[in-house]
Amino acid sequence: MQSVTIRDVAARAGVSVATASRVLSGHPATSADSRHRVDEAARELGFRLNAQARSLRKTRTNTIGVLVSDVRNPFFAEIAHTVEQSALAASMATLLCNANESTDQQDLCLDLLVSQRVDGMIVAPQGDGSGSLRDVLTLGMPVVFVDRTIDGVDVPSVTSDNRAGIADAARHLAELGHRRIGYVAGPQETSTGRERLLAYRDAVAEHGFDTDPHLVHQGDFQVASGVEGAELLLGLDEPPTAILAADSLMTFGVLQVCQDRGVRIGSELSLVGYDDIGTFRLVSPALTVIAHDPARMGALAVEMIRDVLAGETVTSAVLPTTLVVRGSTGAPDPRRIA
Amino acid sequence: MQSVTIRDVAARAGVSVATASRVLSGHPATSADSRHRVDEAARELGFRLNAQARSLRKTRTNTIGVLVSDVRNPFFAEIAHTVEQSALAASMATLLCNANESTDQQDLCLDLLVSQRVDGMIVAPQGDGSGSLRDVLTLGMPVVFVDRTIDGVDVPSVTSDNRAGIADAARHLAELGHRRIGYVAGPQETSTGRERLLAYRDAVAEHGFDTDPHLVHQGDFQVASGVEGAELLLGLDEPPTAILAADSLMTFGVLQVCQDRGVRIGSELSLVGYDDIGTFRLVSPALTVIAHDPARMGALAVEMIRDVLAGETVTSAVLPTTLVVRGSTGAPDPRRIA
DNA sequence: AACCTCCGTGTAATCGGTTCCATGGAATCG
DNA sequence: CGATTCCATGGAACCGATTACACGGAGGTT
Repeated sequence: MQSVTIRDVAARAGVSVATASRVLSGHPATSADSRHRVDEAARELGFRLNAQARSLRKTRTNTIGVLVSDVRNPFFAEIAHTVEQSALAASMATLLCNANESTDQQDLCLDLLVSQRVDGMIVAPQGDGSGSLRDVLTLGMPVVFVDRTIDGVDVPSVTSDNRAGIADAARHLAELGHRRIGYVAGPQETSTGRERLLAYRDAVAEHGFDTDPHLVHQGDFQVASGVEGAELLLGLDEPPTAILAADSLMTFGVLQVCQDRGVRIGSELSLVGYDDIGTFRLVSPALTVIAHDPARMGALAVEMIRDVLAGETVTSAVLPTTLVVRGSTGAPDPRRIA
Repeated sequence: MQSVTIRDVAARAGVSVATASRVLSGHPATSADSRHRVDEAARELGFRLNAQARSLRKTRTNTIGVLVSDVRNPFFAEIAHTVEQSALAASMATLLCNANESTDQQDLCLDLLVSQRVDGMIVAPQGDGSGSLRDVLTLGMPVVFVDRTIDGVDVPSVTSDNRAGIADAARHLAELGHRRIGYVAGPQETSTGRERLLAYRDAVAEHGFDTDPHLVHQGDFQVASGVEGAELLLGLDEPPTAILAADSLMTFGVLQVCQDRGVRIGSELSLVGYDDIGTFRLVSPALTVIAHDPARMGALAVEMIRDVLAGETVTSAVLPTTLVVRGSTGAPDPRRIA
């Protein structure tokens, strides 16, 4: 890993380092002659610009940090992918971190990103605005929230319309005749978890659904809590006729339990999932889901962070959700309606 | 983004920058007194070490590059996740890149990673060893291959036993009585694509399966090519009684087509997928798959790259695959056996 | 011919850390 | 008690780029 520096290039080209630097970074004030000679020399020596040195001098690293909770979640994988691609198109690198739904690890990651002096961050945040997140913001670090926000923290964000999503799903279930609807909630440390739960509660009130507190299971956006929730809900003396799960991983968990117990989805039990993961089309019956658009979210987030970096003011965006009705929802099981 | 530098800290603590640096980077030759004062000053000023500056001086960036083909592929998402977590545990950052199964983009990413002076790279490579990959290696950059390798390129790798995986699956199908087996192959630009196809051919010879060349569809590890392959295979005058797909995304494609056409998997058609994605358990019937262990792969890759960086010699690892038999494979449809 | 622009170029300072080397005081030893 | 060792410390060079500033030559104007 010996390094060819710009000095070597300059020497070989017979020019000063200043000229070499100007040529290599596309500065206009260079003659055709030196441009040619420097390019040639750089090629011959296999010169690779040292981004560390450049970053130190300029105060831009051309790198953005991406903090999501877990790339193994297809929703965040999609976001991470589009963010990386959009950034690459602007020849920026992306530093990826997973917080694993843990505030401690989120802090760890944020500290890492600050120390790496990323130009900006795209964050799916968690917790209240305390800890490293507060530090990051008071530092003046450009941040854009994606998918989630934090109450009282004024940061541009691109989210989706969680309340509308749940409301649509609830209306759909109401129209089918359901009155007793189980809900596997997301962690209340996240804005999405909170908003969706609130929307569920509103729907319960609006449609006059059963208000039995046992119908809500507090999960954590992980598969295991979906399993747990499903077992509890299905184990109730009077089980729900439909279940709504607040994210894709918990939906998987619910599906798994239904599979294992031989619960026939669509007839015995209606199920609505959150996030339109490709595989939700493939299970049978295909899943009715509240879909949103992580790719668009990611792309928009990059656009926003670039705008912030360019000094422009940006406004938050709330993307619509769509209810995709498939076979997993149907009229409630007549035996259960009583 | 004004910056508190180590000079500010030193001034406030009433020591020299040398001492401040020693304290902040844990150098032993420091007195308890200055340790206390420097730590205090750093805390009060909110000092954040500038990793760029440090990297410039040391010749380590404490960053590793991760180049996979697509994080939206659950297999690579798992690898990316474990790599990131293992790296974080060693307080290293990870620069993530997606090559999208394109050699051009792979080159772009490699150039980016070199310019960022990552300490080492974990790469799921593609193509022959030409282009930027050759440059990277001649540069002396520590590289570990993961999942895939490149013929004639001597780089430590952690892969899985592709041939055994396919062989097991083929034997399983043979035992069930299948003789005509469709194969949706991976891109021949990847070692996994090649090895698995070779193993399929070997199995055809060994078990005396039909050798009709139409039974092999050349795919590219993407969902769309699985769809294409399934349509072609199922559209044959004499369709196969079983299909083997060389990765999870193509398996999704095949599943999708079967779903759409109402093909009953497990009876009308047996299906074996590659990679044990969580959702393959959930489709019904659950999918028989060739499973391997991306988490272990990722963790091992990090271990290996750290060993390489520590100057130790490392040896490549080949992890075993397991055939997980579920409901998607059964005896061939009697009507088709003729 | 004298003057002014304009433009390409080189010198050197700079970014924010790390580390070699010299120094001086305290502790240890003969 | 003088010599030696040890150790914390500070000064300054250094990593590899960028860029402010000064300079000199070519070309244009009056």
